[in-house]
Amino acid sequence: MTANLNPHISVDCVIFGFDENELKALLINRDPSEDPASSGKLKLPGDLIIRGEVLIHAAERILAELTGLHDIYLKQFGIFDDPGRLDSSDDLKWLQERSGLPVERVITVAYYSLIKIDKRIPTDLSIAYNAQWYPCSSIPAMIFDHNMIAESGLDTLRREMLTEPLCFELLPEKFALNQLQRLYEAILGCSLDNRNFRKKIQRLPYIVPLNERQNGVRHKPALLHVFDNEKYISIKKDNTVFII
Amino acid sequence: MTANLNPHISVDCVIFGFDENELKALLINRDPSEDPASSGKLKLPGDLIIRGEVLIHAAERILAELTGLHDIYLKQFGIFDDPGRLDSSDDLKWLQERSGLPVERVITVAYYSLIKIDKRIPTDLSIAYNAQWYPCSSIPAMIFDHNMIAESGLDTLRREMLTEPLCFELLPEKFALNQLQRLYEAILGCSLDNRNFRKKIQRLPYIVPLNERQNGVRHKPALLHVFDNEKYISIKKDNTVFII
DNA sequence: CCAAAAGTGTTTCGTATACACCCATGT
DNA sequence: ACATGGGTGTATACGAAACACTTTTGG
Repeated sequence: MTANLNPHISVDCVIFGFDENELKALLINRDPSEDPASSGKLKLPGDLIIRGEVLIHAAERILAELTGLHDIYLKQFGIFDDPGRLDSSDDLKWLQERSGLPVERVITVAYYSLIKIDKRIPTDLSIAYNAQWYPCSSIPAMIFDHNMIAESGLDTLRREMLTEPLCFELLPEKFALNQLQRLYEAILGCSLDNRNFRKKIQRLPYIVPLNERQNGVRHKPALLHVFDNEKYISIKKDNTVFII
Repeated sequence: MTANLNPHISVDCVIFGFDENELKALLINRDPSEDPASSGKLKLPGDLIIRGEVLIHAAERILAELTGLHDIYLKQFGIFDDPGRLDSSDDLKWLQERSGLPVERVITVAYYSLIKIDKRIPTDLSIAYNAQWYPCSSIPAMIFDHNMIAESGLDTLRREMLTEPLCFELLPEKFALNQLQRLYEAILGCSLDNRNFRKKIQRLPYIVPLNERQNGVRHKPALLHVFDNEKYISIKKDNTVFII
């Protein structure tokens, strides 16, 4: 917990989830006594890496501690290395205490993470960390340069969504086509023609319809689909790009 | 030159140039007395960062020292952080000497760089650093994990070429359309239909024909074109992706 | 029977693809 | 005059976009 940390490098995670037709990010509040929106204590989940720890493992560790989830999509998207990025914050002190070492300069490696929000995060963990989902359209102020990191992560996600099948990481295993469409609309910030969208998707051989429908909805239940990753990979080889 | 370095973080550059219809990378040989191909002393241009130095400045510094060039396209594409990446190499000793500090673990941040090979690198610099261009299709063995870094840089370039106007960073300011085509063919490793390629390019408003032709060639001289970056940026806003 | 979302086809337009010959220059 | 790469046009096929109504369920 102390001298085992590498005080030069940290990892921060921008954790995205799709909920109620909105893209949200999971932020934590280090000071539960204060109002999260105004306290300035909100931050991205993150930590110094452990000596000898590979960055991706640090990111997985942070995710697992916070959410209890493993096997989550993680993608490194940037490094934030402004030498002054930790200045003018008493959170610097916290880092010093945590590492037990003088903290001169910390560069942070940023990952974005996509989670299926239906795998509910255990409530006790959310409470322990004061974790909460905030709509990406209105992320409150955070400490350090974390707002910049979150923005950059969102930009990257928007861009990479267009060429990689990331959307399925954000949806339940079995999803309705209209759910997929609303996800695209939420992330890209535009609206899409329903008929054309469905035609395009249904042509893709790696999106396979099940013999199963939604239930418990008070309208015509949608046919469920799954994403077949093996099929996707085998097709991708020749025509490198995922287009939806 | 010594205690001023940060012994935890380095920057390595994969420098690409397009020459004689081939994509090449600029490698350096730290031991001029040996045959570069077999000595195992080849490496990517790189260095530890200076204390307090921003990563991109370190990359710019490395490029300027090696090539004498400024204002070069640089893009960070990855971090190489395997704790064992420097093991089993006597180059580790060199790093220790250079920094004057015990080197425990160095993570390296990798940039790729695109240079117009017609801006010839001053010969004295190439000699001082033993720098040499090697075709990307047959890059010799290098120290550390530098082969992996170079491969990864090439992959990234191939991918990003498809959605960003990077090609013009590799061509002379004024270029012929067929040069552009050969560049694409070299990087993508495929051949393109000449007529269709020209049609597609000529539709793009940010590729502007000049009233000027090649000279000194012993065939019909090609009309020269330039890439208008301002125009590109203004158009890009709405339809986010560069497609060729 | 009403509310709510699922699901469905056709036409039009533009871009992608395939393909073979003449042109301008230097030597 | 010839060798070398530059430059051009058309026909076909395919995917993108625009557009409005019917269907199925739960309450």
